[in-house]
Amino acid sequence: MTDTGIPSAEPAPAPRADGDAATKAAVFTTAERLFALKGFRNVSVRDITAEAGVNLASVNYHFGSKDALLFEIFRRRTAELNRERARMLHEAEDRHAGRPPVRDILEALIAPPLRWAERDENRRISMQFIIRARSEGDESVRDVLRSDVSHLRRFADALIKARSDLPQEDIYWRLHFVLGMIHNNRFAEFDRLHALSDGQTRETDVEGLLRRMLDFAEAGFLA
Amino acid sequence: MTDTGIPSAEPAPAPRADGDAATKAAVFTTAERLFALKGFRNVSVRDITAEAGVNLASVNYHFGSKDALLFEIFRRRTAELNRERARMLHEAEDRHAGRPPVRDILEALIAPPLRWAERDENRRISMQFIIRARSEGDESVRDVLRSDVSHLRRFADALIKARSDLPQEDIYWRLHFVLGMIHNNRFAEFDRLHALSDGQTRETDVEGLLRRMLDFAEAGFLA
DNA sequence: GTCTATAGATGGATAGAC
DNA sequence: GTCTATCCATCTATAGAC
Repeated sequence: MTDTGIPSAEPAPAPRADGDAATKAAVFTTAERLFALKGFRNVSVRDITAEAGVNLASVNYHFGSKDALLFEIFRRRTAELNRERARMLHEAEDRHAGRPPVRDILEALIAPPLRWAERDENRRISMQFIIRARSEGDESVRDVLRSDVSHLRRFADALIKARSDLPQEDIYWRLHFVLGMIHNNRFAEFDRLHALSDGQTRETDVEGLLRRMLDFAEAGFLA
Repeated sequence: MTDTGIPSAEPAPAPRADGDAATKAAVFTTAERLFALKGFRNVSVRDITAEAGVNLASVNYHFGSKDALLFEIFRRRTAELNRERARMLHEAEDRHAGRPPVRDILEALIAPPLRWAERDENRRISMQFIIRARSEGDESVRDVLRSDVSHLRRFADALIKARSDLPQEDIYWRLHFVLGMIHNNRFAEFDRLHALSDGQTRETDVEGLLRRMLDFAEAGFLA
């Protein structure tokens, strides 16, 4: 599969006017947004193509099927996210002679998904899409999650080195807890929290939220 | 809506052979299980009635619609769960003259859903159902979640009293983190963790998991 | 109350013209 | 590559016989 005009990680979407690439990109981003907002099974191919302003047949032409479309979006976004996390972890290891402290490891895990919510609306949507697809996806998505384990292994290993006094089992569980904290950052949960706190919590303060999450998770890891 | 044979919280399912109540109960429990395992939109009324061994029309006859069925299951299960949590919080307040420490409050929040996973297979399914419905439910489910906020308020207030030195905003965020830890306890996430830890993590050790979660969350709250 | 039969709507996918 | 028209499967819900 060669590169087409689908908006990739860093640069702005290529403004080429090729019919082909433009159509594929429109399907991709529209589907991502609708899946993120409504859920996979609540969005039809007709919804996607109508809102993208492209032909009904283009989903099957460009992606093969609706399932394959979900899979391709998920694979691309998780790859982008994992790349940012791996880069931050690598930098932390460079800064600390291969043994970064717990907080720096956790920051490499937590900061990328949070900052996606801050950078622009597209990235916010991408993050919500990933969270939703994680729990709603079918077998092919679960396959990606399994390979995602190899990506998490680097974080688990770094944490095991940083807390070599603890049983590994404890490290794994605490990593599981942190991932739960991260994946709970859905729009609906923010709304609920907002209602509970009577407006005192503002998730738009991303650096503040990052600091709070790191304070909480670091304390849990040092316990 | 009068009480029918649907298995409620504590007692075993009533073994009555009434056609009516038995049919409604079979639809209820079968739907709960299938929704929990496959997701709401991935299960049809035909799937439910076929597996329950009842007539296709019984879902609409007894519950009105598929949506209403989901709603009724969700409302009942969340009410049961909230009742157990409220009871434990009340007991903790009695033990500590109205000002229980953080750990006791968190235990009232965390222990019920974890122990549901331990007691029997039906309760495990119910807990998975609740977690799934929380993220896949439609507007009516979100309504229940909103009223659920009033149930969480008691926990937020207790935590604010226990940590009156902290800004309330911090308390709310930390409560949000703990809820994320709880809701991440899905079958798929356990599988993933199991793969990552090469079998070192066993979620069947519920009291061990409860202790780990409390250690982690308490440390985060005392930070 | 139970069941069959079917209405009525919507979905994914594709054939075939251009 | 694009688009229209359409096939065919599937679904929820209900009418009506028993």
